Amino acid sequence: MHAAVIDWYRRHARVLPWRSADRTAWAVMVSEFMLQQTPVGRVLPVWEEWLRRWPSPADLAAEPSGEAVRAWGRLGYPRRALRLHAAAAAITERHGGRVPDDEADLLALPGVGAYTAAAIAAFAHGRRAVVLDTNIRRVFSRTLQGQALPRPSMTVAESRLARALLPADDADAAEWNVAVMELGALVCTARAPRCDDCPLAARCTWLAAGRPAADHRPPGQTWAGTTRQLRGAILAVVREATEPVDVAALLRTTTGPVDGPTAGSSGKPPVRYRRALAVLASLGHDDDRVRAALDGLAADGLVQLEDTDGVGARGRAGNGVRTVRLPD
DNA sequence: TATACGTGGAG
DNA sequence: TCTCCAAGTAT
Repeated sequence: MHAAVIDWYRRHARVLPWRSADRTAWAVMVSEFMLQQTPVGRVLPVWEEWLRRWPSPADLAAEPSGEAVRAWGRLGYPRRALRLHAAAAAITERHGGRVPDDEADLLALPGVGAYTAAAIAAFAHGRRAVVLDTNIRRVFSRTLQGQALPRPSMTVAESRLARALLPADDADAAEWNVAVMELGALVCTARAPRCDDCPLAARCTWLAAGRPAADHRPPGQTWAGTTRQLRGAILAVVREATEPVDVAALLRTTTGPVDGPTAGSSGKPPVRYRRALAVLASLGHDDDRVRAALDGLAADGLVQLEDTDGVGARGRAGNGVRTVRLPD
């Protein structure tokens, strides 16, 4: 199994900048944060710009967290930007500016969970670590258990299995991890697996069984009308704005014509805000809901609310809060 | 353990 | 169109 997968990987692996020989541990760490729940294609340009601007953890830590949120752009889950910024600060303070190679140290960093800690140890430092992401879980689920998809939550058995399959040598283990992950990403995909091109086809339990359908259905995330959509729309406006956004004007967009908070001297909102403003207009008819979303964003540290005196508001949005902007 | 948390491309 | 889903983490 090892030989088949690693041989396939050496011939078919994508050329990705965070896999280049001259990459830094920081570059790998940034990629791991960005790749959480986000496709490679969308990460690429943001990652390039991020590393150009902040080549080391200390460079990022020296900036306001709001700059991280802005540079995160439209990657999604912007709290990751905040956590990466906080992790960079922790690395600068506690680890002399070097990305730790110890899994326990990595796990202690904001935004670093079991997967990311193992991935950084393995891919940035060549350490032997049990890397278990959705791709690897799916490959094991099919080839070894005959199941189309792994269970929604990780099981102890899975973790034990992955550890048992891990090559003893550090370098071999690191390559095995990335190879299985790549196989899951390119061939053993969730929707339409390309079993004809799979190096494990001859020994795949699931394929032998005739590719039975999954016995359970993933939760399925709703989107339209959710707080998440509202948060996204608000943040899209704030992220692009060069000035603090007036909250009253933001609320007006929920009932009136789309103008105000982002309107320039022309009186017309920039085209890139149109979509977000349309969302606000369609969803936000309840001002309390918009305020609640603002409070949530502020509680997460993604935005900063200010009152008339320009002092950061600790209370609820709406109690004298006038503007919203990215945090310092 | 179940939920919340963004975004946009693919089928 | 519309549903599914992508290198998860925190609570």
